[in-house]
Amino acid sequence: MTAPRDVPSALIRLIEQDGLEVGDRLPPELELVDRLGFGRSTIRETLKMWESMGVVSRNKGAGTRLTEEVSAKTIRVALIIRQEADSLLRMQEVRRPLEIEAVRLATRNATSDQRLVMKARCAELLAVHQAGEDWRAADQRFHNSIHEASGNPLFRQLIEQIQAGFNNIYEAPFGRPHLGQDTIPMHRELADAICSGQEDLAARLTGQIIDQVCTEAQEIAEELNGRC
Amino acid sequence: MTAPRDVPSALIRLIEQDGLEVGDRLPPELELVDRLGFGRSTIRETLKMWESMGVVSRNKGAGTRLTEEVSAKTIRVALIIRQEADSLLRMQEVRRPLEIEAVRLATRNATSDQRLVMKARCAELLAVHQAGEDWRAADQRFHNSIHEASGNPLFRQLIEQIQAGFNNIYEAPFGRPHLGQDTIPMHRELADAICSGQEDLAARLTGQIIDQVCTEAQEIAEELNGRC
DNA sequence: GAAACAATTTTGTCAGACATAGTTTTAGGA
DNA sequence: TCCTAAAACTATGTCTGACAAAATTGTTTC
Repeated sequence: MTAPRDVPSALIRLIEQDGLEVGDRLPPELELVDRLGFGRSTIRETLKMWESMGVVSRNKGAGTRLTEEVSAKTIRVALIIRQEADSLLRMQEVRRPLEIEAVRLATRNATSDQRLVMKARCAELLAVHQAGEDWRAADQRFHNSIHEASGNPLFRQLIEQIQAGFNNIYEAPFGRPHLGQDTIPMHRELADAICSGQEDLAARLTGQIIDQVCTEAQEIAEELNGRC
Repeated sequence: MTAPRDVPSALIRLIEQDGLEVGDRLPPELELVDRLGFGRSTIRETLKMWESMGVVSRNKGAGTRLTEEVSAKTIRVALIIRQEADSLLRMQEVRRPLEIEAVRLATRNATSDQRLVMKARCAELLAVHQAGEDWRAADQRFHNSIHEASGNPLFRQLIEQIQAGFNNIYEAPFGRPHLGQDTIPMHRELADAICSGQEDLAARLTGQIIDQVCTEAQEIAEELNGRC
């Protein structure tokens, strides 16, 4: 079995070989040319691709740094999303089944440690919300703990990265970042349901939470359509 | 307001200006160099990036074709997914809720035209399978028609690209590419259920199909674990 | 009309050069 | 000694030119 001769594979081998970790600097392009045996522009095409995927960050004069773990067992998936008034809604449509499935798996598979973490995160979220502060980070941490407990890292990665992509874009356009304001109190019930093993109830609550977000997203979409 | 001077924006403007649609060929790289005023390697970096995102497909000698609609309002997001030991199974875990939700939406929202397309694709799939030929492409076309009918392009994009990522890795290692051999006959029932509006039945059938794939994936995972 | 061959087109890759933005080193002065 | 400013260096960004290789297109021949 011979190693495939293409730039991404060669780069990954070099990274593993040199033991490069997230935050480390990659060798400069000219050194990569020497060590990998490819032309500079060919190597650059891969590096640029990785940059667009958030695997590395590049700065003129400064160099290229690893920002995500890569290995031979890393899959890089790219998708394009049309930015329309209703794309926020569409994204929730996709998020709903993923979140529900993650909650079901978490209810079924969570260890007792993970149940404690979820309860703690939920308590933090409620406290922050009660205090009237920005609860988005706490909300994300709570949901992360659920995805973690599902036992399948793909859920967290998918949901997180889809959401991150949208946040980058919708930060400026809408002045309404706090989608799902009214759903916070429901999170207590959700946490209880998960921890007590009530799978169907937990799934139903998750659906309700996202329904509420959808309703708000729809209002925004209608506002935007009316404005055009 | 001046137009931003970067390759992606310029390319999108050119595509809109020329009225290029999905399936059309882009001008050759050297013509793009003339018309856009960038160097060839710079333009290639963007085209390569778009290729990795599934926006265009490129073939030596043949040219570059549009495979996804692009416009100034298109967002391109990249995901990274770490591949774990039993990732084939994990991937099915993620695919299941997405497929089921897409089927539900399709059952609810499909136009009569889309129902006809789904029936036709299903018939093609059954015919190919009956003939004992490679049915994977036909299978994908059938599922694509379902995702299309869901009215939310994110489903198709997510499922398709996740699967593509896995195919790249699992092509060689296993000599067993035909996952879900026995599920093909069930597809006829699924198509009927969708077209006749039986949402719950369609969802149940989809779940069964993926369960079957999961079972086979688990067998493979155990084989692999046993071997190590 | 069909098959085989030749010419053209188009992407893939490499090499070299210069520009530009950070980073590091050095020199100078309080 | 310590801080600042300039110089030198490093690394990415971009452009040009050249050739290779694959696919398509056109031409010839039977």
